[in-house]
Amino acid sequence: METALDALLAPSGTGLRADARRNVERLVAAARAALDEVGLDVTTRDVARRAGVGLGTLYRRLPSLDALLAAILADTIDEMTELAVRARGADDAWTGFAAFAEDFVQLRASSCGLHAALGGGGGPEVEPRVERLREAVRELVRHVQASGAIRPDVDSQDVAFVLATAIPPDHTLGMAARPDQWRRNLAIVLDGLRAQA
Amino acid sequence: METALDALLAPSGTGLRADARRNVERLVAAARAALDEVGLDVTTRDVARRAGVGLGTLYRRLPSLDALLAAILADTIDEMTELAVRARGADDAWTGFAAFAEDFVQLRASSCGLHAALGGGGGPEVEPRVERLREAVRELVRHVQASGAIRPDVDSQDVAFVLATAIPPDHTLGMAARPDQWRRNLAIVLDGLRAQA
Amino acid sequence: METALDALLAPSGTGLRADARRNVERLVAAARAALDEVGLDVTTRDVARRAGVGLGTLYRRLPSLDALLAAILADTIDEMTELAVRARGADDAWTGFAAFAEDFVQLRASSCGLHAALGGGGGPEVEPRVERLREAVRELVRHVQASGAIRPDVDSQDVAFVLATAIPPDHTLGMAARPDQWRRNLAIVLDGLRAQA
Amino acid sequence: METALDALLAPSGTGLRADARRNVERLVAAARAALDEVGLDVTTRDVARRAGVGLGTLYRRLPSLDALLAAILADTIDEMTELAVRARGADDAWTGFAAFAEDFVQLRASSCGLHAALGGGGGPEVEPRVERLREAVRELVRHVQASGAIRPDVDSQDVAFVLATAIPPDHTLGMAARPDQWRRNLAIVLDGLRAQA
DNA sequence: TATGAATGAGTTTTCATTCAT
DNA sequence: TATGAATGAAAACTCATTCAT
Repeated sequence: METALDALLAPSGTGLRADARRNVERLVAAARAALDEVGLDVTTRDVARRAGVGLGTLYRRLPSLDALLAAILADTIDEMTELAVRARGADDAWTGFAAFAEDFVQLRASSCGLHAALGGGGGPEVEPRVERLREAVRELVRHVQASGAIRPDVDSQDVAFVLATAIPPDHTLGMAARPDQWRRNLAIVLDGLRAQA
Repeated sequence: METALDALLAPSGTGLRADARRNVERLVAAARAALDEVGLDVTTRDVARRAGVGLGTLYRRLPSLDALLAAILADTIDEMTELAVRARGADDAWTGFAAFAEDFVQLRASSCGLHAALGGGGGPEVEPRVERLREAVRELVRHVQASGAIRPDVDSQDVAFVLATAIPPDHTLGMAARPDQWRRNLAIVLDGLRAQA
Repeated sequence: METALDALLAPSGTGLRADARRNVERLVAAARAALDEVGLDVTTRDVARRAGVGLGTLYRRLPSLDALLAAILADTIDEMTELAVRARGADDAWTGFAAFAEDFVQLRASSCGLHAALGGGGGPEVEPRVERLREAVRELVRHVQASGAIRPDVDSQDVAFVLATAIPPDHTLGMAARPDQWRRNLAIVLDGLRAQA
Repeated sequence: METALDALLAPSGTGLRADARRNVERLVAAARAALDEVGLDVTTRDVARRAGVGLGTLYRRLPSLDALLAAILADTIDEMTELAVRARGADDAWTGFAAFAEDFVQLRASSCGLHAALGGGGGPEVEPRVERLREAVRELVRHVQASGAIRPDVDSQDVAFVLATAIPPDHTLGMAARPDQWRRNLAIVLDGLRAQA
């Protein structure tokens, strides 16, 4: 499947010289890192500096920084959708669901930018992808619930909202998150979702 | 107890004309709403527009928008601390804890701005208050755990991070949150925190 | 002669109540003081505060603060002109000239605002008055020179420029001006202007 | 000696592109002109317009307009100090002093901005330099007075204040200064300072 | 009438985007 | 082609002036 990034970079991506291709890759990596660390209000200068290229190079390869961020978010959402679809094929329904939840979190689902994108502020690029993800999560939850592993009194929307907030921030109440804080958080949430044995 | 907002507005708040008082109240309400919806990087123009006043009015009453936001956040944090302290006095430890969690969520604990403030971006006004809240939550969790109501394998930091993320956004995956979505979310999380019967 | 201030205040000055008249006088005095201490960029709020009245009162009595400052400057210039004219009637030409120079300085001729006004930035209100002052100074210098008291190699323009800069600032090179610094300054300048005995 | 301007522009001044260097020079020249004509409260927009560059260019090269103005004033003051020190080495004390006075004036000592800076409104950058200048002038005057060339009844403070005001404005009383007006002014003042032969 | 609250144009500064080198 | 210099729209904040109380 063509990714949003492919589509974004296609115009200049066909017969790209080696150094040019390297610059594009650096820019994408720098934008991902900046998105995680700084959030959506990262500056173009910051991304260019992280990539080790000039501002002009950024604009030669990309229509705008916002377009790049949107493409990154879009692809992350597509990846989540793919995970949700695959999770339905797991031998054990609950194990598959729990693995999906872990992957979802590891995709840094609640990174500042993605959180906003999932919440509806993603623009025309991400909107349809969010819808596909919603349907995939809905199907997954139906599937797992049919197996009796998820409490019957929660629905796919509950699961979506619980997962949407399941990733802890780096700091809260002045405490730094442990490296495995997200896993501890998720364990609690999954325990709350699981049907009583 | 004098609140941070009282302290901020005190200089001009004593013998205020009716229209002036109304504008101050509108500004505070507008800033609260903007904090929830937009977060800490809301603009002065946005707050003034929401309040239905001019830019100058905002600055007549307030040293700066940041000062107002900090005062609002500080008071919200103080309120949370107060709730945590009171929760320890409940007859049933778990009931008291669950009530605290509900109140915490209803204070819109995960509003964009408060989220950042609790995460450490609150400035000198809120920092010490965050510490007091952390201690109050720690004490509350110790108390509830001593009663055996919370799973023994979670600690106060886990609780803090779980609560910090317990409030669902207005929208996710293109779905609007139901009016009671926060309560449904919380029920799942609390179930995950509660010790097995 | 009707002064610029009279003209400015005439519309509201006819049948003014005692308290209203007192407020006008206070405003004029406050503006004079502020002009001396702060200069032309004094604020309306400052003048109103010094006068002990509200901002509304200032605007009820005056078209604008700038108009008041211009009127004050205009009257000061007129007063200088009057002094120059009278100086020509002195028994001793040099004594009359020196006395004029002292009065000129004591009118705080180089106060920030007046300096600018004399230099040409005074607007349509002061321009013609500056011309009258120039002619009066020119006549005075011709008169004194005819008596042989002023060096023959200086002309009225030289005198004007020397006097325009003859008033020392409050501070220079980190030193505070003595109370009689202006008199010491002037003595040196006058010595330079006087014909050798 | 490294000047304050060098220090200010050093970070970006080393390997500057031709157009960038030209813009920096234009900005410095524009700021100098604006300081002379308008004074310390010149606007960034005015300086940028005079330099023929955009607002952003000003901020790319400079931390702030105030920093540039302070550096310009600081360097001018340092130059004056240097002149005062050198003047003490002249063969003839009075000739050296008169030459210093001419140079002092040619440095546009009474330009609106420098006037304010010497008067104490220069900020932390210029304050210590003003003190050095004061000491240099004091030493120079002592030296010249020891030679008997300056009237014994004036002291270094008198000289400072006289020189501080010795430069005529471009216009006064509606008359434009002649090109050599400053020299005519200074001649009168020096005559007033010189001891009788 | 007197007050000072409200307004918004203007100022400093930042940053996405374009363009000369 | 890559660079970073230049631009100007946008944001916080001030202050002259108007207007409700």
